[in-house]
Amino acid sequence: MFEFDLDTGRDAQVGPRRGRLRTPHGIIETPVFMPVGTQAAVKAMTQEELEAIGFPIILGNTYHLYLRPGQDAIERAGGLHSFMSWNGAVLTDSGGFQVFSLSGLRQIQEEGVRFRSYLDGSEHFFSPRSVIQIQRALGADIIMAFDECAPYPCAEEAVQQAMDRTHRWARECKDEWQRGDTEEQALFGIVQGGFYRRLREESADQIAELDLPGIAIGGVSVGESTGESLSVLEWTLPRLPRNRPRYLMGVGTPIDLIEAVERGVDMFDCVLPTRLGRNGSVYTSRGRINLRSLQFAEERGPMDPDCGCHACRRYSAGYIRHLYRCDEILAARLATFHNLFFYHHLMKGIRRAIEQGVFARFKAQFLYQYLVKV
RNA sequence: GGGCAGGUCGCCUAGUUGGCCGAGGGCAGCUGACUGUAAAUCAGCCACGGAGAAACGUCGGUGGUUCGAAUCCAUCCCUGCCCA
Repeated sequence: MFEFDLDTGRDAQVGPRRGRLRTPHGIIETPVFMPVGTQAAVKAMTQEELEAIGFPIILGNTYHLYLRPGQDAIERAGGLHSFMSWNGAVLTDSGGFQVFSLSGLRQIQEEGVRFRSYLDGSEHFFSPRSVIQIQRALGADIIMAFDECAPYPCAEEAVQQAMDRTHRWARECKDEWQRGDTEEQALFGIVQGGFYRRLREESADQIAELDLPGIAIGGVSVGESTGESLSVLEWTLPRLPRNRPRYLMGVGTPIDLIEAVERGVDMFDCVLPTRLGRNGSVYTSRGRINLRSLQFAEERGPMDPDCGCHACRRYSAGYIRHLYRCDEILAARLATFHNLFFYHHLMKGIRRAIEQGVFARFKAQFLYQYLVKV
């Protein structure tokens, strides 16, 4: 049920790859961007809107859905797809990122992580096995191993500890995963190792050795520079099996995506398009703009003159700026829709460019317009 | 005409046993940040003059009391309510 095919005739070990991922809920053309729907909702979007844009897969989050409504409730509702009425594929993150983002509310132990709920203060323990069990109940097509995402910056010794623990946890996750239906759900391992070459290489080797259906690169987008995250890719990707999808977690900006695809990444997720949309920023072919800015008050044209999304076809930037100033929900909705459309459109362009063997030219053209704002 | 309550930096408001107040808070406004979502959030700026830091003047006006006034006194102006 779960397969990954790469277009043949190209050296796909390094360099941009064009492929497709078969899941129980549809085929995903790669490279792909997956919107983040932490609490079984991509913030400000309806499932119809996500379908209209064309996303084949979205994310959910184990930690958040465990806290509310709980995996049992979702299981009783027939699983995440049925619960949220999403016919496409779903990938659930394991809660490993919450080890990083909720660092003030948790305690790491060898056996797992003790979290204090930000909702009501109650205590909860997550182990590699329990995280897989929760994800089994949620029923996502792709589930993630429980990992420890180290902060940035972080001393090598501490990163190594987190990485070693991530490897041990990955083996436990695999073991627990194999007790379920491995055809219905694909488990991805996660490479860690911070920004140390030696650790990243070791982690890539260790995770690759588990021979899981997919491999993610975690521990990036934690505050480091773009150069540092690209280094991680260059150390890691050449050591990963060619025939497994590579998922760069939490990345990124449009430029990040292009740079990562160029180095051989197949899958991405990031909150930027949705969060920025809610906070007043939108992506355009000529760079990112802050819609709340006075300069758009009288703008009669669309947010992005080169965009064909519903929001840009119908509403002016000046109108949407007005909606932001009035705190109208519609502002967040239109901007989020636009940003997601922008990302989806970007990925389509990337895929076509790879198919036609013109990725380098595509990149140059995109960057020129995006950065120079011609 | 009489009585009462008030006039604070765009708006609302704190401050009235005088010094810690050129003055706090909220809103509005401007700018920026956001990368496996505790985020429709957060941060900075925000009276005027001045290029601007400092200094300086300005809390309805004017004049007093005082070492010192948004705070006390006098007077004028204005606003709201009540009585004629």
